[in-house]
Amino acid sequence: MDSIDLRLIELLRENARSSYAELARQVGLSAPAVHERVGKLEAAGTIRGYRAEVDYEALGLGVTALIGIIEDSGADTDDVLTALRAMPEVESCYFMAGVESYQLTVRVGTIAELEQLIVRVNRTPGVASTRTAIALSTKWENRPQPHLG
Amino acid sequence: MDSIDLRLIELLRENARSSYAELARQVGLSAPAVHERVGKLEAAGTIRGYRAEVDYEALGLGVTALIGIIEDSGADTDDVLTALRAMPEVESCYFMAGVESYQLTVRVGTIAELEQLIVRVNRTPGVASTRTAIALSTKWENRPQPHLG
DNA sequence: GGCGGAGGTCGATGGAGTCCATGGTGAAGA
DNA sequence: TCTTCACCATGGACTCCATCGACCTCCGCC
Repeated sequence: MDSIDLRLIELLRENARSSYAELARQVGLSAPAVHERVGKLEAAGTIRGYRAEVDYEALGLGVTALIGIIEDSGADTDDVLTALRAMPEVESCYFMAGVESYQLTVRVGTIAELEQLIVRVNRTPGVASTRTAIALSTKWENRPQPHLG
Repeated sequence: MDSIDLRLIELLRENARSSYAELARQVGLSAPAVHERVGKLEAAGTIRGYRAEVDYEALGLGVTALIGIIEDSGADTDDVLTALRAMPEVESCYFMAGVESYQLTVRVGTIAELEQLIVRVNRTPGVASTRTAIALSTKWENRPQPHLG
């Protein structure tokens, strides 16, 4: 993990479909060298995958909301997590410090679907209550952080 | 935008580095046809880009937090946004319904850096107060939602 | 029925991905 | 200081992919 690896990660966070030849040009190495470095970063788990970023509105998922969950005192955390994981609308899930044990990012098509999702989450065994905030607009998302390390 | 386009998007959300030939095999078209479809999806803005997903801990960004911002009554929203945008630690920024105008996702290396970031955000003109919640662990993040549309 | 456009396949070619042998560099130990 | 070892970049070779042009097919429309 040297500065070239960091630069490769930075480049791949900007454009994950860059060819190895292009990456090689940018970092001043040969394509095979870059290929091997990237392979090692993937094997080590430093690079976890490559994702296309989409326009959610165009895909009919124009409603983004954040849901905080307060657990029952006797809740089985694994059961709650399993139930949440089974809901495809739940895009991200963090285990938090504080009163709300989980913070979810969810995407649905309509407010009606959001309502149904909230009901489902509230009915999940182990969930005591939820607090939902709706995103009116997304200013930016998953912006790659430059100058790593 | 038909079912093949949706399938292509789904495949690219799972692995953005799939070759056109591989995508073509999966959807049962020729590689040039897939190339053209993907190009159109990019041009239309439906596909906004391709991002490598990384292990933040391995990159020294092991601390994730969510910050809610309450604006001053007389705040210039654009100024606040510009200031937030200039902070590389702010990975995502949503404009919210509710008391807290903005919800940020931030990544830093240490709690000390988080403290400094919170101070900086609080000092930003237009920001009245903030509320920070720390993610103890990330259960999952940016999970691609299957069966779109 | 003929026409035109959108969107597909096929074939060719230049370039990229990837494997392999080679050689250079730096660290550890005699 | 010299040897050895491990690691990694290089350059060549071969395969596969990206991409362009030509043509084909289906459909809606005059």
